[in-house]
Amino acid sequence: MNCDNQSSKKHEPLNKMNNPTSVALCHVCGIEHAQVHYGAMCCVSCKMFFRRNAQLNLSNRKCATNGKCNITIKSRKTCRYCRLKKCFTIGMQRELLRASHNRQGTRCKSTPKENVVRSTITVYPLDLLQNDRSLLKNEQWTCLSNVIHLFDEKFSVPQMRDLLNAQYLFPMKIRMKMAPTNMLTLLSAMYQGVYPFATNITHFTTLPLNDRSTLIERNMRNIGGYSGIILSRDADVHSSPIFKIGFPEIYGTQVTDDAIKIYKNTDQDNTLVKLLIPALIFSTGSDLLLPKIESKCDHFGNSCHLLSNEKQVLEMQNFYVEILFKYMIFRYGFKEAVIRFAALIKTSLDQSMCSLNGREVRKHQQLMETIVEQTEHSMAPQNEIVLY
Amino acid sequence: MNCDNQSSKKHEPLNKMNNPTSVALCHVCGIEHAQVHYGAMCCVSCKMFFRRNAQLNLSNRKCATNGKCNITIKSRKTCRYCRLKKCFTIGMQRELLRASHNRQGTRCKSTPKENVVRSTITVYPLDLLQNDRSLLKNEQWTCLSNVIHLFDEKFSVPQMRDLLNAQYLFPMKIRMKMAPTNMLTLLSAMYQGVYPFATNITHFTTLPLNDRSTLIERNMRNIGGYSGIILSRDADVHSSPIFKIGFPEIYGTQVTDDAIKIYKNTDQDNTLVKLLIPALIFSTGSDLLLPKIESKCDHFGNSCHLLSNEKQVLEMQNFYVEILFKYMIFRYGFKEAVIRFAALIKTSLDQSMCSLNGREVRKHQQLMETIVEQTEHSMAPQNEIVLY
DNA sequence: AAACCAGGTCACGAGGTCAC
DNA sequence: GTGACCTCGTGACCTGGTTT
Ligand SMILES: [Zn+2]
Ligand SMILES: [Zn+2]
Ligand SMILES: [Zn+2]
Ligand SMILES: [Zn+2]
Repeated sequence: MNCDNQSSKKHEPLNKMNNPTSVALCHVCGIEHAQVHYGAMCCVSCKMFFRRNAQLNLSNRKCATNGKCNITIKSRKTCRYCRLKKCFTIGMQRELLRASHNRQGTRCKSTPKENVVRSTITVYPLDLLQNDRSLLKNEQWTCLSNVIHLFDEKFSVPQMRDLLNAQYLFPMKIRMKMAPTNMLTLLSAMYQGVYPFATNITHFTTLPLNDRSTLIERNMRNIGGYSGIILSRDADVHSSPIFKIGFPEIYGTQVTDDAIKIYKNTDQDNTLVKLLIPALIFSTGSDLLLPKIESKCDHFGNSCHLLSNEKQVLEMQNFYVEILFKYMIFRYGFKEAVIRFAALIKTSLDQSMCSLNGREVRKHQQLMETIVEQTEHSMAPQNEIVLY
Repeated sequence: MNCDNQSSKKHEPLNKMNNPTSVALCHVCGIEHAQVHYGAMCCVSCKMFFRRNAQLNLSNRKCATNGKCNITIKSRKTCRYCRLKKCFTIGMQRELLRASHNRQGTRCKSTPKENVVRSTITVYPLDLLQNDRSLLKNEQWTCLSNVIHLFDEKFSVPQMRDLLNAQYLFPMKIRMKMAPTNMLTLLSAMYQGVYPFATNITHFTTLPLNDRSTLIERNMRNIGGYSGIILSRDADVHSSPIFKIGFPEIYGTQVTDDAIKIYKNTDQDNTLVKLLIPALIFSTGSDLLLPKIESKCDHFGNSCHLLSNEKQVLEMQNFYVEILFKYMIFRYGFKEAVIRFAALIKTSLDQSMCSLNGREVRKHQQLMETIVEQTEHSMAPQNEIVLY
């Protein structure tokens, strides 16, 4: 089974990669030929960049966009601050530098985490844990890499920022009034990424149409909500009036408070959250690991779809959970990985509950109906490529 | 094989350059020691100039010659407007400025391009496509630089402007009558650049006399016509009465309409068009890439010349096409490069067809005969340097 | 032996400076 | 405002130690 997630154009065939390593993309800037450097997938230039700048104090330098630069091959030279920040975000670690003897004293706030990583490795004698190579096989690294990039592509932070900034074209009074509408637009944009994301997960495309349809229907709300957490973080949605005013107006204060709480409790390492999304897609509703979402049969008036081969779907889910967990061990050591993993699942359940509560809201229903209709439409074989 | 195209004086030997980098000329002002700055070949002073003025609004400033200043080392200080315009024309890019806060948000059209490039990379296995340095080797940059300058030297825009302006010495009525004659003079000037251009392409000079003769005969019309497109643009020939009146009178409305259409469809980046010219010189008429021009045997009454070593000529053509294409990737990214390249070849074919249609015109025949005779004469060994 | 991933190197091309 | 000359960040390519 192949694990590449092609970010290819719609008209291109889903070709299998011949050489897995050459496809892995840099998690910092997005170019090809990424390898593991300093603990994360990146290209040689980002590796060199990190080596040279890891000791830089991030709080010193300011950036023109206030830390919101989008890092691409073209823009990576313009803002060292944001590039370095992204290096750390994707999991690159100062501690893996050897030569330029990173002064142990300078590490102020990152110290506890690092100690945990190292100390836990020796405590738990799982045979490979003390290895500083990861448990992830090469194909798994590639797959991980592809998932991260697929997420970044289909749930676009720049797009989200544009939507947020659009409000400032209007005077204050109008902005207040527009907030709920704008919030719905934001949500719509988030949910609309779900299907394109899923269709680029190779495993997903191998499922029969009915199963794909069932999974999307069942998990759309949960995936959309969960990926919304990451988008909200990266685009700083929560500090915008659109969210502050719009969200409570749509969903009420209870759901809003819950959502904010979940948002804060969700693991701060976005990579983990992104890696959980594919697993959420293959959530069958009957497994224990991931939350069962009540089926939408009531919503659509037709009977529940049943998966043609539930075991197969569960295997796919396991495939992605394994990658996530191995990565977490690699990144945080066994003990912390277990704790974080449990917390991640907990917040995923909370998120599921919360979106269940929010589901009663009429406007939310309309939104979901529209999205699901669009998706259903595009999932029909002849229209499969319309929603790109 | 050496790739330098000497723009040396006729009496100088065709010496191989010992230091390739020192020969590259600034595409803006023409002085030596050019390097790549902001995406194009230029000297340090033009680099500084661009850095300081790139954010200038071109539409604000007017220039004395209405935007037609010729930029040389002497004149470059006199008109900032035209110098900056030329900077952009030769391919210098604002986006490559770092400090002077080119807003990331303002890049409206370049952002999707990047995305496109990334998504297509998996399909096209050229591994260096997303390299932010160009694929061009140093000698290739030098060669590119030399071709550009050779073109500017042998197909002189100032000369063209002088010819255009000469008409205004006469009263209106006479101008009308003179238009066809003047048009032929213009065309003659364009075609007369072909041979001097070709003889300064080093590869061309290494061919045996017979082959050179065959290639010039065969491709003269196409090269002349194609280079005429650039000259017409830079000297704004099409807005002159000489063209408006003279051209249709010589060639008829059909050919004129076609010519104007081709003129408009040809890639707006003159650099690309200039780089295509050497490839047109080595058009053997049997290759698929570039258009087959019907041999001129009917025209001259003698049998077709055959090339002594067609493979060699094709290799030379490949040499220049490679430079062109690598430059296009460097400049526009892979996907847009492919599209533009296809369009370029298309217009080249159109141009070939159009000049084939124009060939029946008697006056054109006379013109071509004169040019070819002159060229033939100057190609004879003892006269090789007469037509400079 | 091959792979992976540390560090090292140096040409390239950004920005900055200052006499003019 | 111009441009010769400077500093320095960048990244392709290399070396070398370690694991498989
Ligand atoms: Zn990178
Ligand atoms: Zn920044
Ligand atoms: Zn110059
Ligand atoms: Zn001017």
